[in-house]
Amino acid sequence: MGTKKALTGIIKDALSSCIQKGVLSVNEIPAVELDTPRFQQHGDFSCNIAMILASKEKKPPQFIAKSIAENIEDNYRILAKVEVAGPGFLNFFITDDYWRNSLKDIEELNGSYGKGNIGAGKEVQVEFVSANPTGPLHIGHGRGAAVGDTLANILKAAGYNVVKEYYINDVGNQMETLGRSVSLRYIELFGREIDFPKECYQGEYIKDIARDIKAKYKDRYLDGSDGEATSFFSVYAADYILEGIREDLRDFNVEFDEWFSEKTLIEKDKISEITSELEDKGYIYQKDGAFWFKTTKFGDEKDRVVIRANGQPTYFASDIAYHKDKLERKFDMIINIWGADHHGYILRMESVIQAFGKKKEVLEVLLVQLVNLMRDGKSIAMSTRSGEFVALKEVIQEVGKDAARYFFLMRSSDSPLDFDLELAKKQSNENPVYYVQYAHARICSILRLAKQRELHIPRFEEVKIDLLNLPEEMILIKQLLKYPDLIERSALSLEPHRITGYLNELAGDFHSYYNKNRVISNDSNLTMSRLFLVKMIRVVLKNALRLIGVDAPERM
RNA sequence: GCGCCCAUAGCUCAGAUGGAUAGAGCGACGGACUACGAAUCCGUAGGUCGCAGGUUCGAAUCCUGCUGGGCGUACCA
Repeated sequence: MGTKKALTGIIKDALSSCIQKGVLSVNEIPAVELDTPRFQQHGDFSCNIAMILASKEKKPPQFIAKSIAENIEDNYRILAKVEVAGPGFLNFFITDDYWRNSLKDIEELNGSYGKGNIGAGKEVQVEFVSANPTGPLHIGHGRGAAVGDTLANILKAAGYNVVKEYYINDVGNQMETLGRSVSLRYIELFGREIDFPKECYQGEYIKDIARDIKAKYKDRYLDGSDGEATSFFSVYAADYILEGIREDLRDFNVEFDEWFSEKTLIEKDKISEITSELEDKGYIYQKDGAFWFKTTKFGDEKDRVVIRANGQPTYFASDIAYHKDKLERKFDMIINIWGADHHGYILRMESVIQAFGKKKEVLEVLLVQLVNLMRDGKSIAMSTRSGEFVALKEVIQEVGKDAARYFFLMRSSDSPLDFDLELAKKQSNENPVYYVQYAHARICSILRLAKQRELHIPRFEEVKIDLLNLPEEMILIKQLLKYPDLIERSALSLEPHRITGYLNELAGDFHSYYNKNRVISNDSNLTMSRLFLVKMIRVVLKNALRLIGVDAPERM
């Protein structure tokens, strides 16, 4: 059992005895929240329950805190002392023995240390990246990929069943534009003059695709009828680009469980099925020759078009069908990770969810603010069409997969991110990811040396654990034991960036310890204890790094 | 105009659902390798948490207004 959980139970019991004895008069025990204080002198955990009860009880908080403290029964012997402090905090000090003995849990669980069950097997879908197959992934997609993939990993570790999904927009105007772009470049390859319109995709990759087609099919598509050719070109190009996207994602350590094609929705005629269903329910009506969805019913400022007057469905129509499909797959929670420029669609999608009779809370949209890509301090506009973008692939090659992933996860996703390529390249040796990886490599190095000297790497039972009694060692041990709680909190708040913050702290605690103390010394008992501690640090570093998809190298 | 997000050290950002004395990294300055990896460590300097009110035992955190920035506000995708 976790320390926090055990302590919460103890406090609840104390509250009940207070109520029984008539010291407190509330009939219900309020939720007990435990905080980790910033300062050591405030103990390992602090509880503000007395101050919350004070107004209800009309008694001074210090009095209530004192009463609770007096009624505490420490059956598990985990408490060194309890103090009433400040305006009425209850400060709890856990015994060093209890902390040290908890290291055994880390050893036993090893690779699965940190996993919890707060998710209770709930089905969750995380949809992310979902870039249109009209061009390679750029750096902005990279941020979404890192955030989505890590969030999925965290949710899995917290006991959810997670499906990672990529939605492919493989129909619509942009597909035609793509086909036309490639077809023009193809024609150009045969030496003919072309007029390449502005709205076509300008990137170099379009020419690559055209060359690929020429190599394979020679001039077969040179003089076909326009419609036929365009359709061939767009399908070919989309497949080609999508294959590249899959590769880039694999290189970025991101694997999807499902690739969901918009085209399949069209082929199964899902859109007319869904619109007529919603029309029956009264959420869709006809006006000016178009079909409108009554999003105003859910707080939108105006209704939105689903089917245009020309009979063409809008992008919104596909999204309705897609989300209906998600609902039919019975997920308890649907998480969409979107670029912040899509925030206007949140309300719209929530309307859809509610129109299908579900609570809007089923859908969670996590907005990832845009990446402001810079080169030498100057912003680079990111548009697939202008062709002036930096591919994710290029970034991975320049700064490495690990640095890129870590960088994207270092700050909360709701603040915009400046990513200066020159800076990232220049500072790659000072990148924070190396700080963490170095801690791991250092531990591996210590363990290698120990083996070289034919020292036994001990198990918990073989160690005199109370030799770990330095303040730095206690800090490290407590930090390690916080890890499961961290995963739980990151999962509940959908905040993957907390993992990098934790890793940085843990690595810092270790580096500091390392510089001050020797692990391998002449004192063989002490050496054993410290080797064990260091091995446990490695377990946690490795687990947390795996969570964010960054390698834990044994040498650097 | 309306909506969403943001404003914390010179720069880039944390800040655990309202807690006690504000935290890192980079940059600046000064130190530490005859012992496990110096990609490290130790120390110093740096703050009216955008401004003004409000809520309460207690606010960087919640509410209102203002200022300044990003994004959105299509029968585009």
